[in-house]
Amino acid sequence: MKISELARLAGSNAETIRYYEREGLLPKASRSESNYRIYTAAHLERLIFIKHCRNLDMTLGEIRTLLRFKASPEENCGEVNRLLDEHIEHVVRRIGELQELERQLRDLRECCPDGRQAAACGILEGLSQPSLEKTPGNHVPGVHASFANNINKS
Amino acid sequence: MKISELARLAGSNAETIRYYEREGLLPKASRSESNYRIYTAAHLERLIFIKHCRNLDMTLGEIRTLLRFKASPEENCGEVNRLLDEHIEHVVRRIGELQELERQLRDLRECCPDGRQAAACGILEGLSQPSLEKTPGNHVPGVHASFANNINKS
DNA sequence: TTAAAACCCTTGAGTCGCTAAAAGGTCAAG
DNA sequence: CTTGACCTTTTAGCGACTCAAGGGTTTTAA
Repeated sequence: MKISELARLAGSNAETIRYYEREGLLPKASRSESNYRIYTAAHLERLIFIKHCRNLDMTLGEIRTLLRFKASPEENCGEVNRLLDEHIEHVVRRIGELQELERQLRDLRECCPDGRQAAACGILEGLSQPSLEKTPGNHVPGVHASFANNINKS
Repeated sequence: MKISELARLAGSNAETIRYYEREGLLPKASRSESNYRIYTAAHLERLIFIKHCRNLDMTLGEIRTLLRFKASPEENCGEVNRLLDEHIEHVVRRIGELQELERQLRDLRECCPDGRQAAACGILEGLSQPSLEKTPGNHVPGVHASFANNINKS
């Protein structure tokens, strides 16, 4: 099959597939006489695997690791477990951060009943105040640009 | 004051400050004879405002909007409220998504007791399965690359 | 048969919010 | 007078795509 059919079957998109090939996540496809990429069921299977991992918000690096373990079945899967445990930990930490963030945003929103002028806006005032302390933590990202977006668009 | 003092006072960093100037979030600083940027208390205040907003994970675009409203106090702050409401909604949606994600990851982790070979790894098997449905939603991002990082490093 | 539409290719640039490196100029202390 | 800390600009890198330009090919329909 050609690239757009593969994309359709995997619920993905052609540019992303070419990108994965460049990144070494998908093996290079064979080519037709006219230099079109030709894919097999094995490619589809692998692409779906990658998609599942992305739906679980894994990085391409993590997915590469998983693919290596899939390719060498003699190895112990403790590494796979470890990777997943770490990933779960990131997600849990991020949830905590976002809950704290939500609390702060709602506090801020309370400051300003509707219909005031910006000069008297409690929100702008609140954001100028030297409070709003930092929270600790590392690795696990933002609120915009989304996992949800990825899922919808693919 | 010079750029590194401003950075120190705001708990920010010099490169970020230059970046904000390029992006039009901070007004251009005046220059010394030797072409060094010279800042005033007003710059510091504005930078702190921006930092608070970033701590709340707002995009630079959203912050630009808030700064516009700060600059024109005659306008009604309904827009500010709306922006914040939307932002809260993003955060709430993202929390829900991550909770669902955590559930899926834990399910997956259950599949594979430690010490198996990759050939029999329930996780790799699980990721190959055609289940793992999409969830709806848009705008609000990933698990890696983090808000927490931003906060710590700045 | 032919012309338009739909597909394919590569390369390069853009997204976001920084961060860092390279290569140089300025300034204060020892 | 040299060392080192600071400042400047320009440029490229991160992750995971996404899109546009500028071409070639294949399919469809008039």
